[in-house]
Amino acid sequence: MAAFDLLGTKWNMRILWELRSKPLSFRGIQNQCNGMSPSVLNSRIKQLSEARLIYTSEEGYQLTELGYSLMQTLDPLRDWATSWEDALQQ
Amino acid sequence: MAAFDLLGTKWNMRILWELRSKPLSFRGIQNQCNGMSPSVLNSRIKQLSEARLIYTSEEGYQLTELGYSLMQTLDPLRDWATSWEDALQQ
DNA sequence: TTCTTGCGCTACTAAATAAGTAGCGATATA
DNA sequence: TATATCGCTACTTATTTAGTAGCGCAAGAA
Repeated sequence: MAAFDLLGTKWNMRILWELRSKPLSFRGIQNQCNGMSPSVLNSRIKQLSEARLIYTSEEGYQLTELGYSLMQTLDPLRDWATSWEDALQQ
Repeated sequence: MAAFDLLGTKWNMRILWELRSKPLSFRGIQNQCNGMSPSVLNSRIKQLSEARLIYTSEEGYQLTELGYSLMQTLDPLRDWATSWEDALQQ
């Protein structure tokens, strides 16, 4: 699956995740993502744009329909992550 | 989410994916994953073992219950990936 | 016993990717 | 005009991944 290349690249999944609720500016994404370097963010934006998962709007970077649909399929991951973290702590 | 660190690291998601259907040996994983280097695979195995997503058995490396549950939550991703690839080709 | 074969895995170097920092040009606001 | 913030580029350093060789071990064949 080519999706592994995309999602397995550092920051990509995280960026999409942060754009779930609202559009963010370039520096807005940086702040959410613990100050990731602008050079990397820049290349991720290009990558995710070419993959048609995000686009540039007046309000900032934003998920496309495809991007939203991906986030929906990844939605159960949030619950899984918390139960996984619980399991690890025992 | 700490899950992003794990899944956003190259090969991790792919390895789990390959172990979905059957256990695989060290070199079995390498073959499935397009000959990934043994040094990287070795560190991934440690990482995924500590995360309690895989374990070592007689038949080879294998998913734990946690690992299976993750693969189940990621299952809709397969369908999404195909429709995404379709969308990209237009 | 010796020889071969395949295994998990280590050790090492080279290449690619990410982090970190400074700052430019454009736009908006005071 | 001065100040501030923005998206983004350019660069160096650090970390991660690729690539290759081969060790020690176990099992099977001769």
